[in-house]
Amino acid sequence: MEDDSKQRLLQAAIQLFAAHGFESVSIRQIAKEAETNSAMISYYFGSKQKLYEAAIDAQAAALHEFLTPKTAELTPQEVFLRYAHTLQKIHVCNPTLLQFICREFAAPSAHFETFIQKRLHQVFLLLADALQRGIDEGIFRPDIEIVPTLVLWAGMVNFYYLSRNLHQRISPEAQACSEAAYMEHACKIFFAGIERRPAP
Amino acid sequence: MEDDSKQRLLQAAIQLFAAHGFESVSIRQIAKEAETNSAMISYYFGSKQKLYEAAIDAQAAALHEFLTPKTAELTPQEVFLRYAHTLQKIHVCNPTLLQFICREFAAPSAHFETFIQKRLHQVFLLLADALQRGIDEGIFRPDIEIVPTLVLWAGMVNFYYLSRNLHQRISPEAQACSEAAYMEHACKIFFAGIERRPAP
DNA sequence: GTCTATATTGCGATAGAC
DNA sequence: GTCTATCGCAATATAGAC
Repeated sequence: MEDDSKQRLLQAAIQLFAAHGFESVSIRQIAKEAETNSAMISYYFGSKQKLYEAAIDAQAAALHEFLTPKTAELTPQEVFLRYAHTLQKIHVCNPTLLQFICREFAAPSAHFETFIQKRLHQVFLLLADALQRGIDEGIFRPDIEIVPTLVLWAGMVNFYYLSRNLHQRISPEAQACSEAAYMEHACKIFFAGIERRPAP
Repeated sequence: MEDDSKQRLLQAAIQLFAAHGFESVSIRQIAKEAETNSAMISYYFGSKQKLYEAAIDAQAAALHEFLTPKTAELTPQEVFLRYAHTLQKIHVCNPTLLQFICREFAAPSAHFETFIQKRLHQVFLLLADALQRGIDEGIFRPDIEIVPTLVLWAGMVNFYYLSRNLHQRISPEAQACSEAAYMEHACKIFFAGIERRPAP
């Protein structure tokens, strides 16, 4: 066994905290799920709170590999497409991440602040640069503003995942819309919305 | 005083549940905030759980007046503009609503299911109809699909509010983007993205 | 490293005085 | 209607045996 009890505890914690939130999950539940006992949480992590922070860190670490792309040689459109594609990969590899993010939207914790934030700022700069380049190069409309357009883009691609669980219940008669199909459709509309038009 | 203790308890509950979530808030905290005592929660609502449900109902009721628009005589674009404008009003009047919704996205409760869902379904039908009309009338592109386009639209307008708290922290150097300015910009891009183009 | 047993705290709910 | 006091329970954290 050794200290892979520690790993099992961390995995159980990620699972349970994501599903039910910090306060709704007891250390006994986590220990049971990890097939050990609650004393091991203090032993390995110090406290329930520290275990939660370790779970957040683990989720954030899983993001890291995705958030260091080289975009200098990409066209502006390719930067946005890359972002959409990366997001797909993140959510496939990391299905619990979204639940953490939802809770952090409701009440951001100190850990979210310091850890995720810097990375999101990097993404912001990257996309802002691509958008500006597109405008300068005459690919995108000159009358679009950077910040609102990026918020719009972030909303388009992220909201799909946020609302995914609810689609079936909000519109039972509509057949499900697959991830890839949605992203393709969204990109089509987004690019059509911001592209520069030839004067008629 | 009379039973406006009941009202004070409900208001305190909405405030605290929104800010910290159901499990993180104790009935003693709520009672203190409402300047009464925890026994009154049982007296008026039966239990903490029932008080939470009353808080959800109160939020949902605040939505109701907004969700019964007459849209038959509006153009397709006007239906979408009306939706965006309604959302603005909802969030101005109801600043805690979003936190409830975030938590429900993470882990939907039984109440959310039965209460909010029907209303969202109505909104879905309303917007789907407007979109189809726009396509049939040749205003919108014939190659857009209903469901992905509505998810995109919902993402565009709702994500602004979801992410609002984070804008400052993700991009401190960018000046804030006002609600009205964002909505106008988003609608501009959305309509440009789905409008039917004359062949060149 | 692992586990049981336990100390301590705080919870939700309620009985009963006023 | 309102409040205090308290019951019973479950929580986290930890001491100490192995």
